[in-house]
Amino acid sequence: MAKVQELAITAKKEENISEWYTQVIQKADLIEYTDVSGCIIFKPNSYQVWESIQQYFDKKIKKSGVRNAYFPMFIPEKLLNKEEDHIDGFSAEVAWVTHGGNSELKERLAIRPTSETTIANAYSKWVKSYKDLPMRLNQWCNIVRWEFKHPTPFLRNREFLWQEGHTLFETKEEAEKEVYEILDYYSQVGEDLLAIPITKGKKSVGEKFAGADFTTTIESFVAEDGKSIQAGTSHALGQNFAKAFGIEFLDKDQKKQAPFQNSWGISTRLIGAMIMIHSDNKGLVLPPKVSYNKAVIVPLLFKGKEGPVLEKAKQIQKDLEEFNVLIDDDKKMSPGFKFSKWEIQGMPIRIELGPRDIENGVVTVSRRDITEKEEIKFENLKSRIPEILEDMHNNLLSSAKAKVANSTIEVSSYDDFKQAIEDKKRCLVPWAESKESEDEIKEQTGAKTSCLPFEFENKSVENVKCFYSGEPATCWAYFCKSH
RNA sequence: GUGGCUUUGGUGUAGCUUGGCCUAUCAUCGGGCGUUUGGGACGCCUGGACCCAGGUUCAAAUCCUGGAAGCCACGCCA
Repeated sequence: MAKVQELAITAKKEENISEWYTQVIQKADLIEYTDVSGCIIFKPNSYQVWESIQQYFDKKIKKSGVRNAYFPMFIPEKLLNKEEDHIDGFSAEVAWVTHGGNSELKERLAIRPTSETTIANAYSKWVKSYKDLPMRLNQWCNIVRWEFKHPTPFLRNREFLWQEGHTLFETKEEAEKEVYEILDYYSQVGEDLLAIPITKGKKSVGEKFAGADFTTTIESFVAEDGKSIQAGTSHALGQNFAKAFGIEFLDKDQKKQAPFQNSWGISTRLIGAMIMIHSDNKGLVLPPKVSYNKAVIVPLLFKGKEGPVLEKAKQIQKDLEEFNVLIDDDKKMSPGFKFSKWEIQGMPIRIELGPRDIENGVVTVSRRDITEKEEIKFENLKSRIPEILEDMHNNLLSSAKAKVANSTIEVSSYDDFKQAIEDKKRCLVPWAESKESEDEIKEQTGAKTSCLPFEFENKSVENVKCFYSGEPATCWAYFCKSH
């Protein structure tokens, strides 16, 4: 019994989600803590998820015309200081390199907290004419932000991995079109790849990226703790940065103009959202599309009957080659142990194969998202596996959506609102948008806007009063706590 | 950055209040041998730890000071 306690997830998601999360990421072998706070080792089990996200998103943006490049991770101090709002926003969390070997550097170098400055500096040299536009580059890289004291793996790292797209357009319309195009891709990464429900919307005035005209966001809500995760943002920067960095082009009428700029990013935080949303008290649940190995075969090796079972297992592995099936034929562990081990690690499908199955010409298949086992004839396995994977994806997404829907309520009074936030709900409210009221609400309840959802952009606010101030509402907003 | 709690083999822990009997408990884990195997098997052999730096003391895992890291509540962000 003691053994069960130590290997299994002992915390309950619905009782102590932080402790549960800590156990899942360690027992599913996703990360290793290191000697540097906030910097984790992304072990293969979690890095494979990032690779899936990269492959999926990279294909989308390349098809759209974006190209990848790589810019240095060091930013000279004077370059970082060039845009005032920008340095104000990031100075508290920049890590600095001050020495090369034993000698002090004349100008210290920032380790990029984001690359707007480096890339805008390059763009100012590269863009001369309208013919150079649009300019659309992306980079996959690491980022360092040293501000916070209490990191949470994936959700709040000091060093994390992301992609940052930085683009320039001739006109405001073209630029804004791209903002929404990228946001759609982000939403697809969430729902089509990771099976997590995404709410698309605009950030409130108080929450938008400093220096941006507006910020769009994908938000994923964790029903168990009532907190929203900002999973990716796509910013319309307007001409603000271009002007600060002297990016200019000559238009068709021989006039000098500043281009319209966007920036957009998703990060390894998505992995944290995926874990929070799908995993359960047995451990990790990997959405099938981000699991490199779709299935594991656990052969039941009874003494004297190992040969035919192992042989059949290998044959099945070969037949199902495209699913990168593993065989767990470790003789030192009992089958029950292996079942639990693969459940903790989130393996989508487990195929049990023993002498009895071979006699019957079947395998016993379990999927990670439901408890029922299914017997499948050998000859049907190859066609059945993709159906199960697809069904699993759909089931994960729809049950997560149901949880979000159950946790979302519309309220119109501040009293109801306070109660709902206490009950870990996400509140749809009519709101008279202002930074001041949002700050006050945050102060009093701990909740702030997740976003102004696009879904309710056209919902009428005529004759509707703000839930907080009682003034005429200007928009519909989601308020909740956030990660 | 603020407040609270915590840190002992790879992992989970006992010991700490009342310093000595701790070259540190139990389990798991790694290596070996054997017997097992349809939901966390078992026997024997073997390997492995007191977060770091100072201090108090005849004597420190244990007491004191500082630091680091982890967890929780808040703040900021992808």
